[in-house]
Amino acid sequence: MSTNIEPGSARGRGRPRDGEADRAILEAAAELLVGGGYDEFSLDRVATRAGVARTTVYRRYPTRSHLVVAVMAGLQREAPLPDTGDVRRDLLELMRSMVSVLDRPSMRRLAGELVAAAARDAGVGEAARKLWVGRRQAAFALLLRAGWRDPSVLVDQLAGPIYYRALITGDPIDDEYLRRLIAAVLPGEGPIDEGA
Amino acid sequence: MSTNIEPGSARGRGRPRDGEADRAILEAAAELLVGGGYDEFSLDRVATRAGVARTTVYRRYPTRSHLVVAVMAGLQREAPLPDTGDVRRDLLELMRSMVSVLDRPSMRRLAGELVAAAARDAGVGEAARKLWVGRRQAAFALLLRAGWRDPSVLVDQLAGPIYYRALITGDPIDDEYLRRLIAAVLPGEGPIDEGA
DNA sequence: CCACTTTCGCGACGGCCGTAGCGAAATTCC
DNA sequence: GGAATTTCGCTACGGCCGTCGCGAAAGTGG
Repeated sequence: MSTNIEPGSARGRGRPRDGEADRAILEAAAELLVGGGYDEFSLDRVATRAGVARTTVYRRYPTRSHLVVAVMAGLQREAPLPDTGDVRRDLLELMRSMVSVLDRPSMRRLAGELVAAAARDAGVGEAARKLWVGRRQAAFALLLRAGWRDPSVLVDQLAGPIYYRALITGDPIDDEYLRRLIAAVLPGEGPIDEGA
Repeated sequence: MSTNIEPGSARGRGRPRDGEADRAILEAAAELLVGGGYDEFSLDRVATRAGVARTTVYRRYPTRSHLVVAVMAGLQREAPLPDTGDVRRDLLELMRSMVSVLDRPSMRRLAGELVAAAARDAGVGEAARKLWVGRRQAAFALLLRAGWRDPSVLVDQLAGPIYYRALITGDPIDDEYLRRLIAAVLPGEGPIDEGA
């Protein structure tokens, strides 16, 4: 019993993990989390929907939170990165995609759940950071590579207010707000060029 | 049954609420939350420690989360506001006090719990915002009243990165970082005057 | 004094989480 | 082929949350 998340890793001696179960669990969890909302998501329901015993889920994810992290990572994997060469424009696009996720109440609830889980359990925090935050951070940093000093602080100044509004103050986040954030952080002049 | 939090409100016709119970519950909850950490905090323990039946707690706080909010609000109430007249210096002090709270793992866990609860239940979110975030927001805005344009965005740019680092990326927050945030947001020149 | 209303403590319930133990199945090593 | 190992499904457990119903206590209004 290793509670390993990687699907095809460590083919040991005993009976192999049912790969189909891996897939079915993640799919069922994603459906329940994204579609149904928070209260629909119980390990019992996930297991039933996946056609699997509850213990089979626990063998893969030691905690409900770990499963949530895995689902988020799966959803995240599908998002492409904007890269038109125009830093401001790409940043705006990246922030828009963040907001579009956090705008959905079900996803906002999910993110909140994840924050709590990360604060509660260091392992979950590590996993969440690597899978969920890491990509965004890297994306931001990549966009800012072109000579802006102190990219890490810049990233915080762009992403921080978004999470702050979405998860803490609850204030709405519109496009104008995003532009203002970018303008405040990148002291270039003129509006953002949206392309033709 | 009104599940009212205000202690002395609405003295109706029936048996009055036991004010001592109000106090004992909050005290027990605060002790368990701040001292013991997250796993020590169960309504059962709170009730037992307060010398009260569990239903008596539920009559005051419809949810565990509401109780957490009330405790946070109580802790918050004790923090004074810096006001030396020097905007940058006062802001730094205010942000320091935020960080000093979020630095304690038990409080960080508590804040995460609160974020999740707020995202889950609109009522909790409202209460948390009014009691926990509201004061900070007001404090920031007050400090920024002196002619800085768009205080609300400025507040987000100061508080957002702090919560972002503390609750999401987990990066450490030192004094240098806070100064950099302030410097980025308030484009004044020179270091912050700490006084003699 | 008596009805009425509200709180209190108590006990019980259903639902969920995470753990543990069991026999059976699947696969590898010898 | 046989032993060892691992997974699978199942059942059960303790702990917690939030709800409900009960009789008793403590007030208010007539």
